[in-house]
Amino acid sequence: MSRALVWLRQDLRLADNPALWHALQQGHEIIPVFIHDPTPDTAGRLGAASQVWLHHTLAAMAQSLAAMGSRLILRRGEALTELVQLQTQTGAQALYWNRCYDPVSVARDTHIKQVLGRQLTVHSFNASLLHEPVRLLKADGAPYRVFTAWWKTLLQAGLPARPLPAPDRLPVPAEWPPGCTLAALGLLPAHHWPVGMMAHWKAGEQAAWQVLDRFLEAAAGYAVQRDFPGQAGTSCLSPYLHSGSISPQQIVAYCEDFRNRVPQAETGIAAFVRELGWRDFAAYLLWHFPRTLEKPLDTRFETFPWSTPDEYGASLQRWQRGMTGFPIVDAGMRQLWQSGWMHNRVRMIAASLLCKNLLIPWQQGEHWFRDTLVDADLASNVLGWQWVAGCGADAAPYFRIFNPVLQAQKFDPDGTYVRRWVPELRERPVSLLHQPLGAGEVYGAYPLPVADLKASRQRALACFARMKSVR
DNA sequence: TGAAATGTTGGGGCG
DNA sequence: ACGCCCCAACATTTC
Repeated sequence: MSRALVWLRQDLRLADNPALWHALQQGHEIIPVFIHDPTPDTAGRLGAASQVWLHHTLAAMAQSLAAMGSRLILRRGEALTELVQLQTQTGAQALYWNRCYDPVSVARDTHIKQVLGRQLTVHSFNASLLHEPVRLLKADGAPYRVFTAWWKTLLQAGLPARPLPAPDRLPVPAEWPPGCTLAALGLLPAHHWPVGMMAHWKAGEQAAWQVLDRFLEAAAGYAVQRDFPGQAGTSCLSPYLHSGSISPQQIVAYCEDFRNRVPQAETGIAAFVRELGWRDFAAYLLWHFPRTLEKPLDTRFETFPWSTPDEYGASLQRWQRGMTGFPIVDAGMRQLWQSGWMHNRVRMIAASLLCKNLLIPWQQGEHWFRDTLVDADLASNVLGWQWVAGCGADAAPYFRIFNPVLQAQKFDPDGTYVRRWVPELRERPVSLLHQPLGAGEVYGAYPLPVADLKASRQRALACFARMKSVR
């Protein structure tokens, strides 16, 4: 009987896994493999929180495979080297994987396909996007830069076919190749914050479906509720999507079934599916414009007068630690540090403060989020930050500057969210809760504001206006 | 997926 | 009764 390596990456699920499914259809014995490349400093490097998430997702995946009498072979090293070894050790004739779309993975996979293609047949599939980036182009052949136009075209092309079911059996090889333990992958850091972070989460394919079910119960109110960080109005599916514990195809199909049963959820579901669209759009843009990983899509921004590390050093640290003196921002930054996640509305407010009021380069915020977000998706993160900074696709206009006090009053009117994450301010009256402290006001060690909103806003507007007038 | 500045309108207090 | 002013409430423009 022939043998196939199924190289799992960001598709850690049994159901709707085309690589696994097609390997099975060919009648191969299946050897599921995960390879962790610990090489530091690659451009698409996983953040610390995402590594912890990956650790727990792998544990769940290994358990699911074990329950079917199979195994998950774990290896630590450079992907090509490990795959070559595995091929020798197993005599596999075929290699299956689901595609990744970030520039670093694309380069790696292209190379691997070239080299390994001489020894075995390589099959790859789309398992993480509603549509592959290469297909959707404007009439003139250029990639879209505006979400709505792109989304319209995607919807016309049609949403993907029904997802694949989970296999009901997995033929195993007579002998397994060697692998290492999960702990030996080294995904958990030495210090213990992940314990606190993971108290907020349960990883894995099964958990993903529980989260989706919970979300759908309240989906009818999604379009409105999602803007209020004090309420559990968002799906919280992003980390599961990132590890591939669930696929967007599965979510869309499941939502469609739900909408047919519960017609009043129509609006909420449509808004939610559109958000899934943004995730796809982010991958699309990064695929077509790989340089935007570190550089602004709008090239005018290459000369933008961001402040220098010498100037912003202390402010950046205060922002990271949730000590800016703007309660809604600090609540968000602390939620991020403690739980590995931040409500999307608050992400925008916190990001706006960094890029606009503090004039700190968006890359600094992007790096911090990438390192601390349990759902850190390279493409989505870069798109979001460039959107806020005003230099990305379909970007917020440069003059759109969030006022963290007004935003908080509007979206956290009763102060639930701020009080949850900024305990120093719990006793402060709601009427003042979202205001920065005035001189002489003392609430524990809560700091005075890191910037003057009015003056910093004026400064940002002047910088952006000047940039716009050049060229 | 803003906010602030500026403009307009209309009701009510008051001489 | 009338005009004037004030200003909230809303609309429009500008950054």
